[in-house]
Amino acid sequence: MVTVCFRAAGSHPLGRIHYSVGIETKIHSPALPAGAPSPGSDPGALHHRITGWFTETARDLPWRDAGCSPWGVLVSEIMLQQTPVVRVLPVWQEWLTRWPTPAALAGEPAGEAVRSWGRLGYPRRALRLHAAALAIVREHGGGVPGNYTELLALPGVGSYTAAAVAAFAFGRRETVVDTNIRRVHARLISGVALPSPSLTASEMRLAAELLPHDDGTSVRWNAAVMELGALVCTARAPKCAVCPVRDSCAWLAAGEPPPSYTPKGQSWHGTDRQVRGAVMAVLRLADTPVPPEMFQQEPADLGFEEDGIGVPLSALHGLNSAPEQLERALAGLLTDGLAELHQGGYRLPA
DNA sequence: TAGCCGTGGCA
DNA sequence: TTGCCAAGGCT
Repeated sequence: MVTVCFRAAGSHPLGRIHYSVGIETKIHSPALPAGAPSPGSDPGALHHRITGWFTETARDLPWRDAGCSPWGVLVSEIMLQQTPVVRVLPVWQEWLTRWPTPAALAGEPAGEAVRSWGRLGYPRRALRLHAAALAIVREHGGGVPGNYTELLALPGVGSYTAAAVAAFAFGRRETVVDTNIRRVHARLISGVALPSPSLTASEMRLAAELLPHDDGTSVRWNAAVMELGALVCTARAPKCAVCPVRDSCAWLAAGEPPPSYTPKGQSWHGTDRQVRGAVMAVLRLADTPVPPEMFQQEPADLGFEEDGIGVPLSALHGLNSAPEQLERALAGLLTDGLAELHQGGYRLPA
C-alpha cells in the first residue's frame, strides 16, 4: 500500500510534500473529500471539452509562444501575480527586451528592476525577481531551473509559480492551482460559487485527481482551466452561456447558489499602503535622493514633472496631516529593501 | 495563519 | 461613486 501510493506521488513535488507531512492520513484519505459531489462525468470528457475550447479561444500571449524562454515564462508568472494580463503585457515586453536573460538583470542594480516595474504594483516582486536572477546565476549557471523544488527555492516563487514554470516552461506534469483554477473547480466539481478563502488540502487533492496523466496533456489542461477561469468562469458575472462544460457544472445544476461567505475587501484610502505607493511613485521618478521633508511639499516644488496621470505626487501631498504614517511608510520601505538612505535622502536601492 | 503588500479597470 | 477583483508570496 505504501509503496503504491508513494510511487504515485513520487514524480509529483506537491505529493512529496504531503508524504513528508503525514503519510498515514494523506495516503488513506479518499481521492475526493467525503461529502463532496462527484465530478458527474468522467475526467476524460472534461479534459477533451476544456482543452478543445482552449485550442479554439485561447489568447495569443507572448509567454505562451513556443520560442519563449523559461526566463520569459518566469518573469511573466511573477508579474501576473495578482495583476491582470493587460497591464503586464507592455512591461513584460520591455523587461524581456532589456533583460533577455537572468544574467542581464543580475548585472544591474535592484533599483533598476524596481524602477522599470512601473505601476504594476507590489514592487517587492521586482526586488525578488532581481534576487531570483542573482540566485539563478550563482546557483544554476544562469539557467532557470526546471524542477519544482529548485524553482520553489527562488525568491518570490511560491507553490503556484514553481508549478506553473515547471509546467509551462519545461513541460512537466505539475498540479497547478491558481485563483482561476480554484474557482473553476469550486463551481464545476464542488458546486459552490467561490472557493474557500485560503487554499485547502482537499482542493489540492481534487486538482491532483483531475490532472491528466500524460505530461503534454496535463500542461494543456492546466493552461486551459486557467484560461477558462479567466475568460468564462469569472468571479463576477460568469459567462455560463458560452462555457464548454456548462451541462456538467455542479454549481449550475444546483441553481447557482450564492457564496457562503462574503470576501473581505482590501482597504486602500488612508492606509499605510497608499502612502507607501505614493512614496514609491516619487522614488521611481527621482534621479537624486529625496530628503524626507520633500515628501510633504507641493508636487511642483519637488522638481518632478507630472507623469501624465499625476496621481502619486498629488496623493502624497494630500497626506500632510499624517506625518507618522509617512514615517511608518518610509521605515517599512527601508526594512523591505525597496528604498535606501543615501546622503540624507531616500532613493531606490543601488 | 491571518494580515500585509500596489494599482487601476470595471460593474 | 464605491467596492470588488486580478496567473500570490511571505511572515
